[in-house]
Amino acid sequence: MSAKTATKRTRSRRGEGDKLREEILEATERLLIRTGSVEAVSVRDIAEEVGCTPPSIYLHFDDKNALVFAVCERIFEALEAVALAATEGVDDPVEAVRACGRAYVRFGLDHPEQYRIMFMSRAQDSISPLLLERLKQASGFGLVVERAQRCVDAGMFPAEDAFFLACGLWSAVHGITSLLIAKPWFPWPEVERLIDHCIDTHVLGLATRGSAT
Amino acid sequence: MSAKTATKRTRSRRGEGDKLREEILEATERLLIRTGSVEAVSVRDIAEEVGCTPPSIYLHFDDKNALVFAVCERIFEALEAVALAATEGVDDPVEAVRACGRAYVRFGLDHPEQYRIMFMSRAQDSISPLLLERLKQASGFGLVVERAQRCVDAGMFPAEDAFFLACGLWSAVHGITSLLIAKPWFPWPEVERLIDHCIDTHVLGLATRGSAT
DNA sequence: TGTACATCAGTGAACGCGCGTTCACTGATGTAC
DNA sequence: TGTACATCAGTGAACGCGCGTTCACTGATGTAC
Repeated sequence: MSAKTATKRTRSRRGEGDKLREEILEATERLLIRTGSVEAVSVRDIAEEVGCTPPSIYLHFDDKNALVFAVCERIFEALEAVALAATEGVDDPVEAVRACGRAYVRFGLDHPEQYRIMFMSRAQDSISPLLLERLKQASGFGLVVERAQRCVDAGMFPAEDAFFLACGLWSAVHGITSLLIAKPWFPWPEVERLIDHCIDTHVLGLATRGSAT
Repeated sequence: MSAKTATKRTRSRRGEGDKLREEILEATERLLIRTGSVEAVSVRDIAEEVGCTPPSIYLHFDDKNALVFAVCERIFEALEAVALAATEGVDDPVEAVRACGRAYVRFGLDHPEQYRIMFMSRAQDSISPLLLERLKQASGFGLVVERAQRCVDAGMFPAEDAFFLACGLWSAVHGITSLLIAKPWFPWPEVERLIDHCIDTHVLGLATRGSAT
């Protein structure tokens, strides 16, 4: 990373010091998208993108790790919102699971570098241990468990533990998302069809073993 | 990376200069496993692990990228061998696909850091463009396509393009492999059962749409 | 209304460090005569 | 059988660079009197 943006920002008025914090977060997210890895984005790059100097960043964040963590928190919230919105108004529980899966893959492909940082990198290196806690609570994952439970209750999925089934669903959508992100040069067949195929095949495999069939 | 191995190796006899090349490859693979990322392994680390000096590495490899590429080539060959061995003597074509899938996941979990480098990192950064060519040819992937074709021919998978089906199968096994590698701290349910669940659910989804059913 | 001053929002220059890589070299060893 | 020498298999020291971070500072701005 190194570009000649070089536009100096004007200093915040007194009492508005948090403005810079927000600008740093936005700039960092932009650079993470542009480069695709935490290692490739330096504190100097971020400062240049914002239009301030490197030490200014330390006025708002303890260190680089804390900054990256803060950015990841926002991404996580965005994914949760998208997954929730996708199932809104979908009554059929199996259809809701499929819609949720498609929204997940779409989010990943729309934000490939955030997805990479969140789900494809070894978290203990790039993201602070706090994020591990955040993911363990897995409020977003809780949504998937709930949707799976509804299918089990309706007899449309096998009568297994909903958390177990949710892990399998996560694996299915993560598989295609991460492969498409990691290997964009691979001669993939038509991508939209492949995504649907992966989701539908897994869901069909579950539905075939549903207690009501 | 920095350890105190510090055992100096004895210089090769005349005409045996290639010995060091082999030792460098082995040491690099060991360090990649130990650290889990190309960035975390420096040329100095490799030299120390081997017991030689950094410049010696440049006698055998053009640069660090060429060295990492050479290591990856070996890993790729090992995976192909494992996948081939797993299906040996398995007559039922669907069973062969499942066995191949289990072998793939097992290989990934047994060699998590090689798997990460090969299938989870953005190849254009860490591995030379030559590897991209290697993967495009995808001699290992050809095996999967062939196995899928056999299932289609037997009417046990839907009558779709075998390459398309193979991509879906790859996605299914990659999903669970990469999640288990990237998120070891997640409260996974019993791992072996989950792996089988992911493979079996996808295969069942395909078999349900087989032309012979 | 005027001014001294504390505070806020930053800056400029430098720190030590590890990185990939290069360059001039050395010393053992096999070979030609 | 003895020795000069080319070659092979390396080494030691240094290069320039970018990194995260720190430290002493500055200058505008709101506030108290």
